[in-house]
Amino acid sequence: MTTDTRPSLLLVEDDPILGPLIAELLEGDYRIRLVADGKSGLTAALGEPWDVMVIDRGLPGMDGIALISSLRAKGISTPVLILTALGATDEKVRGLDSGANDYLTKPFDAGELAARLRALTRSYTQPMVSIGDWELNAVGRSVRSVYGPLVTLTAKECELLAALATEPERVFSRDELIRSVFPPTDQPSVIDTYVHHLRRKISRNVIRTVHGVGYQIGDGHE
Amino acid sequence: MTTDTRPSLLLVEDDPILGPLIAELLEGDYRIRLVADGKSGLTAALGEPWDVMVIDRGLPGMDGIALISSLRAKGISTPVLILTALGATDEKVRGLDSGANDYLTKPFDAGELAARLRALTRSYTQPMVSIGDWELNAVGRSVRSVYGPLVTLTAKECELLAALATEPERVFSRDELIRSVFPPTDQPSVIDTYVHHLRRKISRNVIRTVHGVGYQIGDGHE
DNA sequence: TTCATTCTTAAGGATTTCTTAAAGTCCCCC
DNA sequence: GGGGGACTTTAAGAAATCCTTAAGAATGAA
Repeated sequence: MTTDTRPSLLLVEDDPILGPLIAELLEGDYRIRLVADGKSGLTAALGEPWDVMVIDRGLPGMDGIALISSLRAKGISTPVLILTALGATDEKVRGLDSGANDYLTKPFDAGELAARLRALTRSYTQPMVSIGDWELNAVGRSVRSVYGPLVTLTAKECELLAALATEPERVFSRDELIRSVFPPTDQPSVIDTYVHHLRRKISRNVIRTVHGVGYQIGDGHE
Repeated sequence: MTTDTRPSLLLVEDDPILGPLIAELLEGDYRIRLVADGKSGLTAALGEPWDVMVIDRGLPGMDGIALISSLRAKGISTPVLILTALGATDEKVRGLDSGANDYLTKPFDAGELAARLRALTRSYTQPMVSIGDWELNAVGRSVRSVYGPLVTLTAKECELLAALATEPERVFSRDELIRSVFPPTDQPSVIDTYVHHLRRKISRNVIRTVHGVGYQIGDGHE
């Protein structure tokens, strides 16, 4: 069994021609889900974690900008590219200020869309990530506290810790973590086990439990 | 004494007219350092941390793209916007794939540049609700006072506090609070218990009792 | 292949949180 | 100042969630 490592992309586009066309263009590089109206977009965006979203500006049911604002208000920070026919500057400003990360006007070039999406999904996995008093070496799969001994991690332990460390303070649900670390078949409780493993190897206070929600990497002020 | 909280911006632009012009445009929102060639840009970029960089494509000494590639190779993940006269698609693709996060072609609109920079520097920390000297993280279920330690809340405590914080100063009746926080079966007196829990965890003055009416979040002048 | 490590699953025990209740304290009005 | 209602505090059982352990399966190395 080979896991599909393509990033997931949520495409919200109501144009019955353009939607499938974009989906086809990007199919090789992304796992795409196409929905055609704002409400479905919101449901899909909230329902599962996505690596990136492409959202049309003018949508039936719920405007693209309202959709993005709504997502951001809920703390969803997935990169979003707005696609639109409106090229006026103040439209762009409004789109970007609603929480979008990039803004592309139709007609657009397929190559540029692809490149902008790559820029949005690119992850700068740094060799060293600092987590409070700890330093994670993602390549060497090891952590060490300041002046402490080197602690080696297994692949999953390391991925889980790295995932949490990408956004300190942010609370990740088990489902989110599963999605980025484990195959989708697994049950959310795997996360608990690995959190336990990490806490046993590292200090107990690095990973904080948010009861009923998930886990987060604290800021050490506890 | 007020600390300068503006983000820092490194501007690498060799045009003697455009460089200072952009610097002036953005001066209100960023602490700007302007350098005029690629080598100086690299030195400045490596020398200290920046919140965002604006880099001209065609630079004397070292090409803008080479500069970005070099930064990325060194693990520097600062958001970068490329500014250039080259608008061809494959130029954009090359620019973005070199590690830039956004690409803007000259002539550009000042408003759009500003909006794109806001999009790059925006931080997606989970939404915080400020309550006098306190900050509530509704997702993480935690509050902290300025410079104080993190205080963790339970789900109900957090919901109750968040409900009160939606409209500071306004006095909420117990029935109102029950309706928005607890199942309708509960008795109004649950609120009292949770107010007590909150007051024990947080400062005693945050939630004010209005005798015979309900509770409100005070204005901190007590 | 064989062994050691890692991954995955499952389940009981431990902990946290919720809810209710009742006694104690305070405040307002008479 | 006293009476009565409103608020505060404490406590404890019930429910939900999480932690820990362990053992079998899968994986990778020798």
